[in-house]
Amino acid sequence: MKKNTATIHDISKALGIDSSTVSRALSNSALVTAKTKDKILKKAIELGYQKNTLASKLRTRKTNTIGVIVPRISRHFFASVISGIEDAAYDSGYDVIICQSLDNLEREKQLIQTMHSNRVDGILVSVSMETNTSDHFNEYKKDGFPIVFFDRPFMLKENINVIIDDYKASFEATEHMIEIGCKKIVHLRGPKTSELYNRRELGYKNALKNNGLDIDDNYILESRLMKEDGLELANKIARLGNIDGVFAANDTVAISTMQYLKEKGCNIPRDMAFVGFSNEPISAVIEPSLTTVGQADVEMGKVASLLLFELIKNTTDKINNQVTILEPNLIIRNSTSKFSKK
Amino acid sequence: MKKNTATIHDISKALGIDSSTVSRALSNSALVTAKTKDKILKKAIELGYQKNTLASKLRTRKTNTIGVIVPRISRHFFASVISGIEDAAYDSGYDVIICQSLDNLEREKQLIQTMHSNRVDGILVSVSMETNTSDHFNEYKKDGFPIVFFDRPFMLKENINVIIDDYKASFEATEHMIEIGCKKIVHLRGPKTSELYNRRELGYKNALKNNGLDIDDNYILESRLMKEDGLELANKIARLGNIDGVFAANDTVAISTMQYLKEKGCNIPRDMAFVGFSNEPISAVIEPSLTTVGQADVEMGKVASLLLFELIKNTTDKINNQVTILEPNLIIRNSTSKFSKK
DNA sequence: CTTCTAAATACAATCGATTGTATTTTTAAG
DNA sequence: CTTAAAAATACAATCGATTGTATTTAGAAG
Repeated sequence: MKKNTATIHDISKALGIDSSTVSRALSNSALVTAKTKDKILKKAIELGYQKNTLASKLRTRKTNTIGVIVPRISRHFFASVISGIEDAAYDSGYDVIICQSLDNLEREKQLIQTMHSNRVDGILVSVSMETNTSDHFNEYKKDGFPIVFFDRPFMLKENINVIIDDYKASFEATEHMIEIGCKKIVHLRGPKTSELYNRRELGYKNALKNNGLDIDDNYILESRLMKEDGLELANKIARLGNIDGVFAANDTVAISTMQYLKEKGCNIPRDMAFVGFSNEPISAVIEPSLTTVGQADVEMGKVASLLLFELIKNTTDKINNQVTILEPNLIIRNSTSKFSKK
Repeated sequence: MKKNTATIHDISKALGIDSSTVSRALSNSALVTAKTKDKILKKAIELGYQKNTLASKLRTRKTNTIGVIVPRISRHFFASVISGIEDAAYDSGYDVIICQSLDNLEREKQLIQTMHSNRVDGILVSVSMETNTSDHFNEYKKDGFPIVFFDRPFMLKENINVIIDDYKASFEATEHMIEIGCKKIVHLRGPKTSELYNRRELGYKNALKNNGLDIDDNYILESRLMKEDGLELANKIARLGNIDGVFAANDTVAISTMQYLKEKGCNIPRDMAFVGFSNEPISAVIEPSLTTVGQADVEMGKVASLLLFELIKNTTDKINNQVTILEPNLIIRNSTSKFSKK
């Protein structure tokens, strides 16, 4: 049933005009008379001609397409970054291919290989949580394949990164909790393999130190920051006793943990203040609404894209090893309204 | 800086073996000796060979890629459908290209054209809210380009659709509200251009009729079902007076409207019961948690994919005009716990 | 050591668009 | 009306992999 779409050769034959002229006419080249252009365009429409982009890409060695790999497209932060990327790409005439690694290293490898094999002009990556080596990227990078990393800082010394200032964000979030009167603040961090969470922890620790509070490693709880981790974390927090604040490295685990603590009879924010990270939409709607860190998402997508486009255009790699740091902003909501209501 | 990736011809030259043999060796054809295969494979690795998929696709006229167009990838329902699609595609050896129309018709047109131009083997579409004509699909369908529609019923008589039983879902949701004692139920519906919302409205109306309640067209409020519509809808509902139940055609607007009504001092569910549609994750977490309709999301992705694969394999269009209807399930939460708590 | 068959490899065309160069046509100048 | 220059079009190679067919090589049989 599938008919073959018309090609420039069909138009060429139908009109007795060489296919090279047809090609030039369709790309509106100045080398073709307006009159012949007209004939060709009419026939193209008549035959339902649709350019075979594959052939074009093969010949020109340019796909005008960039690839994006994120852990999960459904996460609001990534969806927003993607909006920023799509906007920038649209303005520059690039197509965008979106894929999710589901935080799985094997899948990430597979995706890069597929994208490279499809000869995208470059890729934007927020690495998976399991990614702790850059071998699978270097393989392509050494041939000059343009890659820009965003969100999750990755091998800062060797790559181009666009990130937010996680340290500063954590510092300010923690300091905010201290200001409203928290004395014993637990930090829920992510896997040690991720530099990101190391930075967030450092911000937390330094804020404590700067404000004369003790750092207790028992107050730092590690998990994969998934919804499912909430119960265990809530139990651990309850067992610690006297905790009056929780600073989580993402909203998902903050909300989940908060729910379980509420079920245990803990009143938030009166007994315990809560701060998350990422500004998931759900954070604004839950009870109490969650104080969290906004991550300049759309902007991050735009900035990362522009860097990638530069990299694609450039034949040298002079813009390598560049880290662009965007400003986070603390969004204060009811989960830290503890004393301000007094 | 960008080096060209090695091709089969580079391997061919390096070994003095014809490129056709190299090609066959790399695809592990039985026509090549194990010994030569070995030499070729070694050299391929040495040169960092990566198949140029574009060339392969062009030659074979097969891309092993399907396209997916959804309104928004960040919507939980679509993200789940996509999971189902990716699983099915992985099992069948297809790659998946995901795009979002942002509920914009022009963008939708653009995306189909780009995908077709890239010669994907077929596409899965949940049409945008603005889409009320099928012209831009028919253009491709008449050439036998495989398209399967899902989620939003679209020209059922002419196309292949995978949908849930919206009528039944609405009917059951409304009946559930009547059972718990609601007498004056408002329905928040989406644009008239979408058949989907017509069906949901019909389910609502018939449930009222079947239970001896009056149908009042003033109780049916139309909007784009966005978060931003919540305020106006809440005002309208307040003005109507005596409303004791709201059945919304999606969760987003249900939640937003509910928030505004709460701010006006309305106690939910005591004064007014609420039911949404789609089972967005946020619905489980808000206060009160929202009763809603689960839409067999992952399953829908799988079923739609399998149909598309069939369509791609088939040379006839005997499976055309087929509607697959999946079962919805009502998820009862606190927003309708009105009288059950008595 | 031939001769025939089967297995392995080489040749060459192809997918559809692009582009440098050659050829033809048009236009303008003499 | 001729001729040179400029403009328009045609020719042909190319991008990289695939595949039908032709050719060569190897192995077996006589």
